[in-house]
Amino acid sequence: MYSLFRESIEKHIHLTDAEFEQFCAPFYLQQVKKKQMLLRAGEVCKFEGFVNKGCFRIYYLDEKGLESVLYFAIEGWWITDIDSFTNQTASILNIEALEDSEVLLITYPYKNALYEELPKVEKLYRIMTQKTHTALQRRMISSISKTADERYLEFIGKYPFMEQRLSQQNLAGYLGISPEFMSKIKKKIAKKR
Amino acid sequence: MYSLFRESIEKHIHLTDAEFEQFCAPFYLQQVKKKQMLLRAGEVCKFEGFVNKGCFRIYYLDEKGLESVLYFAIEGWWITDIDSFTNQTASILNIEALEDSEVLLITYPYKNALYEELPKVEKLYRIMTQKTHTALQRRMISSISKTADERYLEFIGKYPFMEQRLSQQNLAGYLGISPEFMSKIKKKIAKKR
DNA sequence: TTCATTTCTTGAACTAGTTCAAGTTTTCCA
DNA sequence: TGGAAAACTTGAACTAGTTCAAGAAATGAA
Repeated sequence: MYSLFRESIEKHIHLTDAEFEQFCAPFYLQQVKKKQMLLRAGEVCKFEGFVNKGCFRIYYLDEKGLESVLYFAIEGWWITDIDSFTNQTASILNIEALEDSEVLLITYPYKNALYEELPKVEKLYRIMTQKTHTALQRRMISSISKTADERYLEFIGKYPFMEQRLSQQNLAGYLGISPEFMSKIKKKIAKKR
Repeated sequence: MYSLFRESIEKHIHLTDAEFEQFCAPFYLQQVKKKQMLLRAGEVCKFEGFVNKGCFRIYYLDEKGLESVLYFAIEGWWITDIDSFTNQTASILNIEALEDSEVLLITYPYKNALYEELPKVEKLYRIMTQKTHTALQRRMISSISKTADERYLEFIGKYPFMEQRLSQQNLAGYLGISPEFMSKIKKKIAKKR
């Protein structure tokens, strides 16, 4: 059950069996049904979670009802509102399961205890945050410099198995375009082949 | 000379005088003339730098010659291409001084040595990266959900003293719009007051 | 299996933002 | 301090993307 979890952590730092066990101890498993919300804007984000199975969307809901997707998280990804979790302040994001899912969760006090007990964890999160930051930097550049068509092709090129797991509206919310235009882009691109 | 530097670090972690001295030791001061490039795409980013004086732009240059600004860095900000620096791989970003500036630089081997010598530094960078990541997440959401007018107002609201230090083209490059449209937005907004 | 609900598609009219070109203003530096 | 270069402005014609509305297809719960 912890195999994906361990594998995923070993990509960044090495832990002995004993250390891994110590690392795992404060995490608890939670089953989440499709459409269930793990976090709603306004709440304090009480957890940081590792997706062991399933798929989530982390999104922002504005005054006009528009849902902008910050990212999708499938197996091997982490879900949280970093800002809300690390500062224990009200979240501006929503987290929803898009499939029946399974997550390993840790709460704020336990996470802090982990930093103390196992200093390597500090390094682990430093590296993981740097990586996600780099990826977001690239997406930011695409967002301000590319057309919707280009961003769509970039997305399916980078995450080839994601599209079939997502509704078109969700993908539109990620690319920052209307669902109707998403539909037109797909048609146009399919025609070119 | 190190007062802004120290102040800026103390916001995240506390260091004794001896620790701060140890932290500073591997940094060296460099004067940079306006328009000088500190990093060009294709090079490996050899430094991580703290801006002590002046202003920089970190930008991406695409095939069509379009310059998209990832961020501006004034006094108190850090400049580097995280991806290129941490993995010592070719950079895709450019860093240019927009004013005569002064930076404190550290090289890759010295930075790694610092992580070893002074474990608190791991925490410092973990926190700093989390903060910049949170800020970038918000900008990403604005980028995909707001109009150019709204993003412009958001920028001047958040960084009220920046606009006067930047050319309109640079700001357009940050907002992801053409310089001509930037000009039209400013005119429209000025009229409303 | 059904029918209600949601998701996707399509077209027409619209708005936000781009491109080009020409003129004006500002900056820089010899 | 004058003149070249760069930055900014403006308008006109264009393109990318939105909105609305209506119909078609897919999905889901009883």
